[in-house]
This record gives sequence, C-alpha cells and structure tokens, in this order.
Amino acid sequence: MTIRNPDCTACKLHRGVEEVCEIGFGPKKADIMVVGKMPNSSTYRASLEADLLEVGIDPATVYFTSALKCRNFDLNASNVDIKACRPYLDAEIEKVQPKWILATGNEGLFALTGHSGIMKYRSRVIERGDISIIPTISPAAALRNPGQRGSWLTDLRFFASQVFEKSAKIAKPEMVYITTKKRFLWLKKILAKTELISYDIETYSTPMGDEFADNAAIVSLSGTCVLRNGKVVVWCIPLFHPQSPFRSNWRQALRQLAPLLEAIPKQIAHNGKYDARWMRQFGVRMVVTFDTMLACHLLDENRAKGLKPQATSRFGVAPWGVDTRNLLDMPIEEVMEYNCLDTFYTYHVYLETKEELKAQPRLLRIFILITTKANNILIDVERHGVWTDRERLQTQTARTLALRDEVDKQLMAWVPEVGWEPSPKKAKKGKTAWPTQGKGIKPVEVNFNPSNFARWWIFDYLGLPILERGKDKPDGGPGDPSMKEAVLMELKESHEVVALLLERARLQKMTTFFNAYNNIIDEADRIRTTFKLAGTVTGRLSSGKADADKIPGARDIRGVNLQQVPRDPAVRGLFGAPPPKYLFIEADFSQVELRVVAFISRDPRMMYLYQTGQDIHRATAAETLGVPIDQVSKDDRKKAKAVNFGFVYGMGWKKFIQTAFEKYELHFTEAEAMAIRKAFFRQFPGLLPWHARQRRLVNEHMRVVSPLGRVRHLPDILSGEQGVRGEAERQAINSPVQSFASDMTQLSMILIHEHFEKLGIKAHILGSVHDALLFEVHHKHVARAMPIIKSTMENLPLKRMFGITLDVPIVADLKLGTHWGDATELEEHEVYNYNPKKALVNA
DNA sequence: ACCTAAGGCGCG
DNA sequence: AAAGCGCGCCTTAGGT
Repeated sequence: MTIRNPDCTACKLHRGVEEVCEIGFGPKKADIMVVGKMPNSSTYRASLEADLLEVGIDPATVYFTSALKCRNFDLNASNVDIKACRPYLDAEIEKVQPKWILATGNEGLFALTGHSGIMKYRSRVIERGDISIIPTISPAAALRNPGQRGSWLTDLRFFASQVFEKSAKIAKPEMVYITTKKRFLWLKKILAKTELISYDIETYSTPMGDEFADNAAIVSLSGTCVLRNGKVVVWCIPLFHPQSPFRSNWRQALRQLAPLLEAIPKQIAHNGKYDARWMRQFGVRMVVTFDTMLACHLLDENRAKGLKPQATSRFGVAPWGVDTRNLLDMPIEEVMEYNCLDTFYTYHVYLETKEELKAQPRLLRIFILITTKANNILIDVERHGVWTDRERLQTQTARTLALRDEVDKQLMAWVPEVGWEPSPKKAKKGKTAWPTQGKGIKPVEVNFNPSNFARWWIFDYLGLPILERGKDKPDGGPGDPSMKEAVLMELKESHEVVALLLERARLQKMTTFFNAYNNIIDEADRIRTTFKLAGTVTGRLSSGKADADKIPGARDIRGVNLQQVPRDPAVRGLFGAPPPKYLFIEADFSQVELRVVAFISRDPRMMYLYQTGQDIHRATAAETLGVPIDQVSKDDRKKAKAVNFGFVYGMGWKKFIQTAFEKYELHFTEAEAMAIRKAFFRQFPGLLPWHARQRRLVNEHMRVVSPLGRVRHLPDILSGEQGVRGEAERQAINSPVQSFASDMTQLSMILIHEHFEKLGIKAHILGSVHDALLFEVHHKHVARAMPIIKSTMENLPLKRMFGITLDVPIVADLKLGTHWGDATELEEHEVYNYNPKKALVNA
C-alpha cells in the first residue's frame, strides 16, 4: 500500500478539495506520532505544538498525521470514510515506526483502534503490537470549550509521562497476600492496631450485578492500613476467587474480620457506598468516613472522578488494572495486586484531597456535614428499596398493553398491505414504496414508534407535511423527519391518525416504565435504585442504575431511576409502603428554588410575596393575565410556573413561544412574547441586576459559589464563541440556586434520619427527588414522624452549621397515604395533630 | 450478541 | 442580538 494516492476516491471527502490525500509531516522515523482528525491547519498546528512543548515534548521530534487525509469541512466524515482512509494511515505507521501514538478525538481513536466513544476511552493505554496508543479529546474541542482544556493538558502530561517513563511520584508498595492461615492471623493482629483503613472489594454477581443475587460474592478484599505507630501496611485477602484458599468458606472468613474492620475509626474508600453496601450484605457494617471520589468531585466537578484518572494524573503512576469483567478467570496474583493498588492509591488521593479541602473551609464543611453523612445514609436507603404494589403493577401493565393494542388496531386501518408500491402516476409525484431493510429486499415490519416505517407511513404514504427534521445524516443527507409530540400536535387537524399516534406514544412510554419495574421487582416486592452523590455538576443527587462497566460479571444492571417516575397516578400509584403496618409519606419543599432565587437575588417583591405567605406562580399569572389574584385558575397557575422558571434562568422570548406551545398549546406572537417577558422582569426588578451580577462574577473568577460554598467552575466563560460563553453565564445564574436548594434537601434527609434514630421512630427513607423526600413510616409512628419531618425541613440550622441567615420562609408540604400516587396532602394542623383513626378509615 | 449516536421524553 | 438549568433511560438504526 502506498502512503498516498492523489486520485483517491475511496470516500466522499475527496469531492471538491484542493489536495486529495495529504500526507503527514515530521521526521522520517519518529518515536512519537500524533493522529488527529484531518490534516492540520497552521493555527491548530501552532497551538498543538505549543501544548506539546508545555508537557516537555519537542514538536520537532513528532510525526503529525491524521485519520482523514482530505481537508474537507463541507462534508461530515463518518466512520466509513475513516475506514476508507485507514490503509494510508497504516502505511504511514509502518514507515515511521512510532512507539507512542497520541490519538486525538473520536476520529483518531476510531482510526487507530476501531473503538468509538472518546470520553470512555480517553487517557487509557491501548496496545497495538509494540505501539502504545493513548487516546484523548480533540485539540479543537479544547480550543472551542476552554472547559475541556484542563483535562486535555492532563491527558498530554499523561502521554508525556508514558513517553519518558518518568518515575511516578509514589512507588508501588509492598503487598501482603493473605493466602495462609498464619497470614490470616497476622492480618487480625494488624487490623487490631489500625487507626485508618482505605478499603476496596472486588465483586462478582451475574447477570444483574447487585449484591442481592444468589451468586453474588466478594472476590477479594484489600486494605491499606495506617497503624497506630504510623506504619503503612497494604494487604489483600482473596475470598471467592477460584484459587483462593478461603473460597469454600469465604463468608466465614469475612465474618471473622468483621468486628476488627468495623472498629477502625477512619474508613476511607473511593466510591465507598458501593463497597459498604456489599459488605453490609455479607455482615460487615463498614462506614465511609472519607470518600475520595466524593472529595474529588466536590473539589472539581468537571474533572474525571474515577480512581484511575485521579491517580494517574496526580501521581503519574502507570495505569494499573485489568479487564474486571473476567475477574474469576484471572490469576489470583493479578487480582490481588490490582485490588491492593486500588486501596493504596485511594489512600494517597485521600492524603492530597484532605489537604485541598482543608484549604477551603466552606467546602470542607459541606463535605463533612452534608456529603459524607448523606453518603452513609444512602447505603441503607439503596439496600432498603421501595415497596411496589405487585398487583397494581400487573393490572396496570396489562391494561396499558391492551389499550396500546386497541390503538394499534385502529391505526392498522390506514396501513396498506405489506410491500405496498405506488402506481406509476403516484410514483411520479414522489410517492415511494414501503421501506425495506437489509439488502433492500425484506420489507420492514409495521412499527408505530418513530421508525423508518412510521416516518414513511405518515409523511410519504399518508402525505402529512414534514415540519421538522433531525440533524443531517453523517453522509450529508437530510435528517429524519421529526415525529416528536410538538410536531404531531401541529398536525392534529391534518389527519385523524395523528391523535391516535399521540395517544399511542403516551401508552408506549408508560409501558417502558412498567417493563423496567417488572424486570427488577424482587421476591419481597421491592425495587431499587442507585443514588449518585457525584453525578451532577450542581451537587444534586442523580438516580438510576450503577455504571455497568464498573461491575464485573454484570450484563444488565438492576436499578431504576426514582427521579423520573411519571406523575401519572397510574404509575406513582404503584409505589408506596408495605401494608398493613407502614404508611407512605412524601415531603416536598414548596417552590424551594424560587424561594432561593428570592434569597440570593434580594428581589424585594419576591421576598415580600414569600414573607407574607403568598404564592408567586399565582401572582405572576394574575399579573400576566390581568385578573385579580383569587380568580387565577389552577391551569393558569401551572402555566405561570413554567414561565417563572424559564425567565428566572434566562429564557428568551423565542424559547418562550416554543415552550408555551409545546407544554400548553398556547400561541403567542413575537410581540406578545416579548411583552410578557418584559412585564415579568418589571414585576421583579431585582432579577436582571442579579443576572448581571452572576455574569460579572463568572467573568471575573471563572466560577460561581452557592450560599453554602459549593463551587461551580465554569472555564467555558473564556471561550471565543459567544454561544458557549452565554451558556456558561446562564449556568452561573442557575447553579448556586440549584445547589443551595439541593443541599437543603440533603441536609433535611440527614437531620430527619438523625432524629428518627435518636427517638427510635420506625421509619425508612426511601429516596429523594431533588426537592422532595420519600419515607415509609410505621403507622403507629406516623403521628410522631410527621412533625419531625416538617419542622426539620422548615427550620434547617443553616445559621449554626453554615453561618447563613435565610430570611425567606421555607415551607414543606406533606402527603400521606398507602401509595405515592394517591397520598393526600395534609393541612398544617393535620401534620401536627394527626388522628390515626380518621386516617386509617381513609386508607 | 454486542457497540454507538441521535431523537425523544420522563422528572425536578 | 440572543440565551432556561440539572439529570437518566428507552428506542431505532446502522455498525462490527
């Protein structure tokens, strides 16, 4: 294969470019190669060379080339095009004989490894023969989004450290493998003298990956222990591993260590909630006194928080680890070394992040008083799960499927016979035949979801107008016609199938939820979720499944998102408290984000409205519609709610027109929309100055801080692109609000939990939905629990804990019932003077 | 039998 | 001049 072919037509990119198939440049033989997307422009080359120089690599020694050989910005390159170019790249590699290749961007990654998904593969080492390939993001992305620059440089430094085999800042420790009875006794002695442990387990469970499976097992346990005399000991005990001497009685071995492990005062782990949950399942009640992953995330929410990226970038250590999917097939020594290094590097990340937090006292406070406590509570919340009404689930599933089938039957009346073809006359007018699949022979099946069939059927066969298309296809062709709800709404009058399709989409969506619940409901009628304390940039919790790639053996991961359960009582009514002894309570902060906006912005009217116990959504509705405040309908209030949140966080009139239609089928002209927006800000004169303040702050400091001290770093504010900067500015407005509101919810959870424990109240926290907490409470304890919940949420000791005087009243609304979906809201006096007899009649 | 991207939509 | 923010999951389509 030749290195270049100026007449190449192997892919579409050659069309219209000046020079077809540009070769790379650099020394004839080079140890280092950089593979980008397209042949570099001189500006990119200059900045790339400057960055390489910064990490100690002389650009003159580097061979630069690209995945695509034609510089063509008019056509979007696809993986097919990259593949067409690959022979040229392979020939170049053959000739230059590099030892290390930096693959930049998804294109570089794909061309060199065949993998796709640069964010997943970046900063790993992928061996290809004798060549080490290290993927990272595209330098263009780092230029466009300065927010990416930090991690780009980190990757470059990592690349350089591989090239120069620089000695790591910390050396590999001596590791003790506990494989004999004698060493087991030694370990017990060590644990008795330990005052700090960094621990980690390797697990096995298939196919769902959780600790409740019949085959769930702990493969090995490792600890890095700091003894009272200051000595550091790193050890690993193999448990369920096939070569482990403890394999047959691993549970027993673990239980012997339990009291010693539990007694260690400082227990450190990276994503420790996972390890602690598993340990609890097998009888060891570990806690997490310092979670390094959470510390890393709190210190910099934009930085990769995994142990491997943290350790490699902080200490320059070589990437360690193995393919954890086949843990049981790996030699035991490899598993043990891997496990040991995890705890050893976690210990070192702990040492660094502890100091970094100490240097920022407000962050440290949040870490100690909120993050760490919430983390430990969530261990049991996740283990407990949410009771699900199996009977209702079965009924609702069957009912929804039946309704969907009914709609399908009606839709079929408009569907022609399979393989339908237009008459020559119709074909001339542009009508096409029933779409096919594969090699173009097999007709696709009828599918009323947004599919090739459905698109053909409504936009071609039935002739409905295409109002919107998706993104252009990678080959440059037009995107698929949109079938989203808003578009179908516009077409409602055009054809009677549209209303049916809308109804069908609703039912179909419902079935997806029912499917998920049916899949994971366990023998005890519970479903479970995983909460992430480091899943969002604002400090909110996120909810869902655990990350599949981090759990060995798992094919499917058990877990649902508790935060996106539809509000439809048919779905929320599935969840509740187990009868007959428990009742379900939902406690919601009322309009907490807007109250926080009032507090932060100091807008006088907002403050006044809340201080006098009024309803802001109602007030805006009245103002916008020009009606007295007591004549605002429930529907109007709902509309005003969407308006409030939108405008408060920087929505423009254009988007307002769009959401007003999409959510409420309201049509506004441009002039009307602009007038409404203007009127909104006239009502609340403090808001625009607050926006301006946040913009100034982020431009000055590249970051904003919430009232409690949570930091949001926004390096994108330095972008050369106005759109990117604007985004960062709106985030600067929203972040402190969302952060504070979320911290209030987490703090409530912690304090309520502490009260329940202290007073012996039989109750379990089921989860949190951003501004709400869910509980199941023993019916005999409901009367005592409710006042605790409400008063705790409304009177958080922010002054004592964080030095904040919150001068906007906070209100929590409580709902009580057997199920989430049909819990009824209680008046204040009902919360504080609960009459169980009356309530039980209702239930 | 996997994988990724894009569209769409559930929630606050 | 123009600009809501924050998430996770499911489905389809087109790959390997």
